[in-house]
Amino acid sequence: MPLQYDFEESLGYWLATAHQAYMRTFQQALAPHGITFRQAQVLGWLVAEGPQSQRDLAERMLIEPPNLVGVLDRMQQAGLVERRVCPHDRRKKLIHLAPGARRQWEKIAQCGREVRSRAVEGLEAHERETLKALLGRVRENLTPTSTVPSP
Amino acid sequence: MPLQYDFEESLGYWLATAHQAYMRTFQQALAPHGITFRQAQVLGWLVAEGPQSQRDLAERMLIEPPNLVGVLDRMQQAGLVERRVCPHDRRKKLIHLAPGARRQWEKIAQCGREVRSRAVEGLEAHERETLKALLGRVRENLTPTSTVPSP
DNA sequence: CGAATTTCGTTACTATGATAAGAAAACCGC
DNA sequence: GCGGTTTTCTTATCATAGTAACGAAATTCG
Repeated sequence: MPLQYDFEESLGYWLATAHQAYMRTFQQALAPHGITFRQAQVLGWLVAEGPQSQRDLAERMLIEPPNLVGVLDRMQQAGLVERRVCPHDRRKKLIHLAPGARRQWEKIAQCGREVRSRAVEGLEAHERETLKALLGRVRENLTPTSTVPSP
Repeated sequence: MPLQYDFEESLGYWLATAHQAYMRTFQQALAPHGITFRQAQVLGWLVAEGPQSQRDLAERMLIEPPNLVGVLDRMQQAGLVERRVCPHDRRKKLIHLAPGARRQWEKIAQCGREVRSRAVEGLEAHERETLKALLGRVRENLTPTSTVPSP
């Protein structure tokens, strides 16, 4: 039977199940606060890096710009962010944190820390580092390293 | 600034980026064959485990049953699977591979093997095993281990 | 300077995702 | 056996995802 595919042997299987467990846990922790994962991620990047364009935000979130439009629409509606036209480049709209956002962010960050510490429970410090390093190498292997040949 | 959250330190960040890279690569490999990841996954489980109910299939795919309805609708339309009422339990509909599916599956499995081997390029065998083991432990930590107390 | 090109946000369309609710069939206890 | 409960698939609604295409603004370049 050459059609067989050994799921359990494939790295993809372990990556997918671990990631799925992590995301489900995080989203369920977020839900009581009436916020979704993507909304939390927007707030996180704005807190970390300050106001920025939708293009930059989408790039950091690893999604395509069109996906951000709806997320920001809902967040703006909820009073979490503001869209302000960039003074230097009127094509861009800089996303700013709205007054209500910082209070929400502290709760979100708390959820994130709880999920993370639960995820690495029982892992030695060196094991955590190994895991992150190996994941980094996998990502490197799969990331098209700017196939632009230097001229 | 107590609001900061160290993304790069969080396991979630590395898990998300590695998984995202893996999935994007796989989906782009699948795209030329006119098939999506979820469709490939359905075929894979049917090949591996034989005809089964939508509930079982959804559980294996780690999604909720309603999500499977649309996926199967499109696959049935494309002649990849069939829905047959279970003879023993008329609530269930067993999903079978349709004639055209096995030919498609070989191409999909080939894509899967290519992406996998590219993902683990440069990793020693023991590193691959370590990675899978650590991912397994993370998943275990986050999986609510059937909170049913044995009576 | 002015036309061609590029960039940015948005819209349109399709495919997943999650939860809630509904209809039909099977199960279960008394 | 019969009524309440559970299971299975489905529908409805909302929130992401991806690609393609479009208008407006900025940049490039002849």
